Amino acid sequence: MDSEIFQGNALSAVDGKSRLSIPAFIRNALIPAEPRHIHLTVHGRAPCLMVHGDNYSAHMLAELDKRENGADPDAFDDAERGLWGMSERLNCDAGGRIVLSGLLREEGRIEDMALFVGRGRYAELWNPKVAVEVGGDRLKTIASYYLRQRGGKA
Amino acid sequence: MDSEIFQGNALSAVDGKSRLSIPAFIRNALIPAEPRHIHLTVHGRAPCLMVHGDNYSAHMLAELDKRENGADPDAFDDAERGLWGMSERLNCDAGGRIVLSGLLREEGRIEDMALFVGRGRYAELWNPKVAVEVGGDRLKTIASYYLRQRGGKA
DNA sequence: GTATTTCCCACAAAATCCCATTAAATCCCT
DNA sequence: AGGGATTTAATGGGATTTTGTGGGAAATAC
Repeated sequence: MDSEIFQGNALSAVDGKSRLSIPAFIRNALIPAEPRHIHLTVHGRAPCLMVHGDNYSAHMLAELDKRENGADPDAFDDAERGLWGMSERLNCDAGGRIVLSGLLREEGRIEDMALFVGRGRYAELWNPKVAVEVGGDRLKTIASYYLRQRGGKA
Repeated sequence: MDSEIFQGNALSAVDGKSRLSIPAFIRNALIPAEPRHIHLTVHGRAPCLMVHGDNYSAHMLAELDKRENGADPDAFDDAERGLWGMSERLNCDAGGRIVLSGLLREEGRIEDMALFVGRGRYAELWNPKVAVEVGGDRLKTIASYYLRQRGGKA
């Protein structure tokens, strides 16, 4: 199955109600259902969020289950709390938007703009300012491009 | 069948009558019946309670039954007392609330706030202050977020 | 009769839905 | 291949509904 492959990039605004448009390259990659389901998860290594569909979500859970009776039960518990307790499954409204919760917004350091970056089976969601600070060459290139575009307009 | 999956988090107040609002992400996950039934159980490993529906309750009992003729009869007896004697099946009132018993409240170390953390087939109920003390990274992040929110307002 | 528990109603804040408007792609027809 | 027309996508704002929480009245226990 080839479903849910995320390739591309886009910048969306986060409005006063914490609403965020899901760009077309993400929405069209999701398995077609009404409404579409978007998963938001914390990205352990980098200061950004992960965005994906039901498909990759199932994959993450399967990976976690393999650790269930592992050496460190406390680490397993916390990982499970991250996956079930901190992540969200949201449905896009008619206009293709979701609302960010305060916790995830803080965790992903998202302010008034959000940058989507495809990573294949999932995508990343960055604050573009943070991305230029901590990112590598490629990420910096993407983020600074949008900051120039958008910064110039406003 | 994906019934009774708990994903998300929320903080509720415990009022002077020991009443506690069941957050929407829990209530909507329960099998639809009027009134809704909430199970509260002690969580062996961590200083918190377990929250779930009829579904997972049946699962726990089945797990216990497998141990019935095991190596340690005394341990089995006490586990069964925990499951049948210490846990409660409560119905939500019209406003979506339950009342906490004194025993479980003490056992879960719940004071005037209660933090719900999804764990898939069940959810955890923490005193947020205890959660920041003993929790891992993820749990600490969730609990401290709400303590900042609520602490700042009051 | 007093104290506790349960039920019911009410209010305020927050989340959700819906519609309108703008901007940007895409199509289509010479 | 150009240029207008049509569709899709992105975002803003208002109205409606849900949710969380407080308090009082009725019922139950002591």
